[in-house]
Amino acid sequence: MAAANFKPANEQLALLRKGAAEIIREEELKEKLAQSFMSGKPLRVYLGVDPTAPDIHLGHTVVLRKLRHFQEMGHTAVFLIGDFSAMIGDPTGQSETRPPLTREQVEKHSETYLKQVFKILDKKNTEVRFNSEWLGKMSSEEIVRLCSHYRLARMLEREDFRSRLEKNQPISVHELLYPLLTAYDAVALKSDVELGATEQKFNLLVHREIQREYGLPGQVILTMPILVGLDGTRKMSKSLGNYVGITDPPGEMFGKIMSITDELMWQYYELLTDFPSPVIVRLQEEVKMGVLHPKDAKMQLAHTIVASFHGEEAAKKAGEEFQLVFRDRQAPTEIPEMRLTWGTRPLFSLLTETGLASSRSEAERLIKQGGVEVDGHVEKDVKRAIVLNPGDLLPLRVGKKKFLRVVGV
RNA sequence: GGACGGGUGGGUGAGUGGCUAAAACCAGCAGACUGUAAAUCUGCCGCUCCUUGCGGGCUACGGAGGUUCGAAUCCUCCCCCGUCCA
Repeated sequence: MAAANFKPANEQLALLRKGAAEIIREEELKEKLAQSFMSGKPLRVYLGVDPTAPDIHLGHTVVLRKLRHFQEMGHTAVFLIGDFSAMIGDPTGQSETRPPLTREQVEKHSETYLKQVFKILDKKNTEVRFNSEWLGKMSSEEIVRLCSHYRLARMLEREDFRSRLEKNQPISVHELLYPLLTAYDAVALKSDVELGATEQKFNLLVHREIQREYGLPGQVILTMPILVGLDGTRKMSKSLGNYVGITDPPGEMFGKIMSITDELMWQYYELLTDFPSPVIVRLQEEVKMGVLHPKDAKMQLAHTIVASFHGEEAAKKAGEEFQLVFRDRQAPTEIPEMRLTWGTRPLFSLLTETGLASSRSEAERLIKQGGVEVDGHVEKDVKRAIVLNPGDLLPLRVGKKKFLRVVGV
């Protein structure tokens, strides 16, 4: 169980506030912290996640890290997997109805989620729950009663519903149920605090209200900003391909972080590292004054993040490797290898066979545009015959970052 | 149940019989410049075949049929979405 040696409420609050977008309401949180400090009873803090995607990326970790902060202070972290609600689909931020997930998908995703969240949370002190535990057992009668606690007009206030209505896009009735059912989670868990991304604000507020309807003290809501993805504009998400997966290998993770814009780097510092805010501000000023090169600041960021998932050693190696490949324009020390039957083939089919190009047309395009290097030399002849003898090692490079060594067998 | 509007490439969205593999924009990819940053510039951006050419073939505009020398564009039926009325 959690340690009883809490820090004073004010100190806790200051740490918790870092990076937070909004706390509703801050006085209530302070009050709850103070009470728990007096009684030695930890707060129940929960984060509900729908296992809609098979992997966790940095975007998810923003809120997870906040949950860990609570955990580090001795509070009870509840990680709730929305295995039931995922099958309804959260309408938040959706411009159309989501295709519902199947039971199998949900179970598979839940499994990988659990494997991955403990890279951030402390497993021993985390209470893992599934909302099918109570939602799956609700009778129609209970559902009707739950629904009677909320008004349609209030439901339609939310931005995603309103804009869909305006644009004449469909809204299915079951989508209205989402915030209500997940509100029941908060009731079942008797939570003191719920965490979520800012886009979850509406849902979280419904949860708080419903808790009160069920005679519980309303939970405090702490929202975290949404992490902008690698493209610098849209939120980080797997489907947009602008994400850094937390299981990405160190080198890839490092490279992806280095590719973000300079402005975005400060947000990443704030939301993805434990650097205290004043330190981040100082770094920012140093860059502005020209004392610190933005690239070095970014290298440090990349290092810190990679180290938190893969360890100091791996992060250091990833950094060196990065310098080698992109500053010194050398081939990386470790190139993936692929075995290929020996023989003579035109260059374009070498690219499609190895998967470096997805189609012949693409292969031709890449070659003609000078994006293909064979054995260190740019090759622009599409049909250049490539001879591969058994035992040959042939280094290939496509674009700036794809390397492959073909081995003749 | 009725009346009306709509369904186009990864996205937005033009196109109402041939000049349309389908405008434009976004996203994406390659190259130049760099700090694999941003911005900018250049080119590409369905698949495939070869003699790599402003070349040939195939597939594509919700689905299935049809009219036509020729259809994303016209007709019929069906499916899906929305609006209004009940």
